[in-house]
Amino acid sequence: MLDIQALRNDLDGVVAQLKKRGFEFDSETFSKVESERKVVQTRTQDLQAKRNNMSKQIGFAKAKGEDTSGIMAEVAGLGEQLKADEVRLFELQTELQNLLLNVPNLPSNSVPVGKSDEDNVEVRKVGTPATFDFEVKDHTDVGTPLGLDFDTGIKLSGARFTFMRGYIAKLHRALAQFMIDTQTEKHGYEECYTPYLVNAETLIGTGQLPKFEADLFKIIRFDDSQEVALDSEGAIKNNILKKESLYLIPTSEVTLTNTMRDEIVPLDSLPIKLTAHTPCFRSEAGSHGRDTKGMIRQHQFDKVEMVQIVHPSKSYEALEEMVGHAENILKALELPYRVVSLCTSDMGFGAAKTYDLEVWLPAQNTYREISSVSNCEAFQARRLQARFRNEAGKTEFVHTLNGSGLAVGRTLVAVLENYQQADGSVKVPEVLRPYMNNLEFIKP
RNA sequence: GGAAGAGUGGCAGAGCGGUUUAAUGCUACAGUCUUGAAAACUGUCGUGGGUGCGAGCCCACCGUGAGUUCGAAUCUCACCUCUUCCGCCA
Repeated sequence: MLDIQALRNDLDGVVAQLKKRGFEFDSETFSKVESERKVVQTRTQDLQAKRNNMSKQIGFAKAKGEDTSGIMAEVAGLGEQLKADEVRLFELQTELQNLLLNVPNLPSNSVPVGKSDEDNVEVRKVGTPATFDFEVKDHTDVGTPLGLDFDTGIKLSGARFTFMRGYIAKLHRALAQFMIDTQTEKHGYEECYTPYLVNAETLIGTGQLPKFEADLFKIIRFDDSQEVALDSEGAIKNNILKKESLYLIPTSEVTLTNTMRDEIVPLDSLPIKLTAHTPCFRSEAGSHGRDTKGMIRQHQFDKVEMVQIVHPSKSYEALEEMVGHAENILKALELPYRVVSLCTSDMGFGAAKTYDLEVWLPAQNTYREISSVSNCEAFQARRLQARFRNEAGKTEFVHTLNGSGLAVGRTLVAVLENYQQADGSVKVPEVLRPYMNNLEFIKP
């Protein structure tokens, strides 16, 4: 959420910043609602003060046994106007809130301005793609004989679900283990185990709701003391939905960052560094037709996530550090990659600045996203009311950062493609062998 | 899933329709005293918002949301969470 003070003080500047990322802010509606809010709020509070005062006088008078009918009549006259103002004020504040919840973060000044992913800027390229003296296969062709079982995934759940068997399943687990061990032991993150189902408030806190509900899987809960009833069109009747619905997390950024919700932490507890290995669930509405083959784009995938909660003056330092933490995984696995600074219109909703890590996929002859590391500055902290007590003892919003370290499924894809052998086997990367009974090759 | 009880400031805990500006204690911070520390004493000590150049003034918040009332921490209803017991289960 943007700082409403920034909108009040420098509306044009904010609008211009948002335009860079292709977002048209409705400043006309904002100004209209905001100016009415100001009038109504002031008037409401004046009336409340008057009422409080008179009610107190009634109390005094009654205690002394005096007649209160005169003043009671006077305060009764306030009632209707006050009620109307209170209702209107609530409406206006809700409207402003909804308006703000749907506005993305302001891009940092260091972010390249652009219109699409073609305007992203490559920062550095690390490692040299290997040359193969045989025809390279993509990960589906390499993986299928080794236990990557797309057919069973489709049978059980449908498109974009994968089943893994044998050494492929083990390699997948080894990757996740190696990643989380590295993040905890080498980079100082605290390992966490988190819920996979969360309530709406949690998702509002990190910015997935209210705008991106279509990208999420939602669990609807019924009050089982009532029969499930359908209306004439077969839809479930609203009145029997009593319990709060839950959502599957699209990333553990959600649960890790929300640990800070409604917290005020002491200065010396920063930075807070958390990591978790969880499945992630994405409905990916609108992605039909893209990456349909293989396991690049799945409804369910595993990810090791890094989250940092930092002092505002340290967040850009932390961003570079976290990119390094993600890079270290790729370096250890000896996978060629490049670092890209996303342009203004390619960044996610809550990000002020984002670096993507793209891994080399020889079959596609290109680099593909495998990690995304973002500084959200105070955007999430404002929604979360996540604060610390600063040097002067005042509360101040923290800055939040998150990044994948890494996406496990896509890393498996990269290993299968980059480590494939002419005979159809896959060489196990050195660092994973301790997790794989020192196995050197996965063979059909 | 069933039954009973409980949610008040950093913590403990009183208040159960109107002299409540939410008592009191503890912790914390500042000061006095002291060679220094402790003790004692004095003071400060929730969050968010509105308004004003500002000192300030004002509003809201006692788990959450509705309601009753001139007035709600206090009464009513719904929900959430926690505790204890029973049942079931990994």
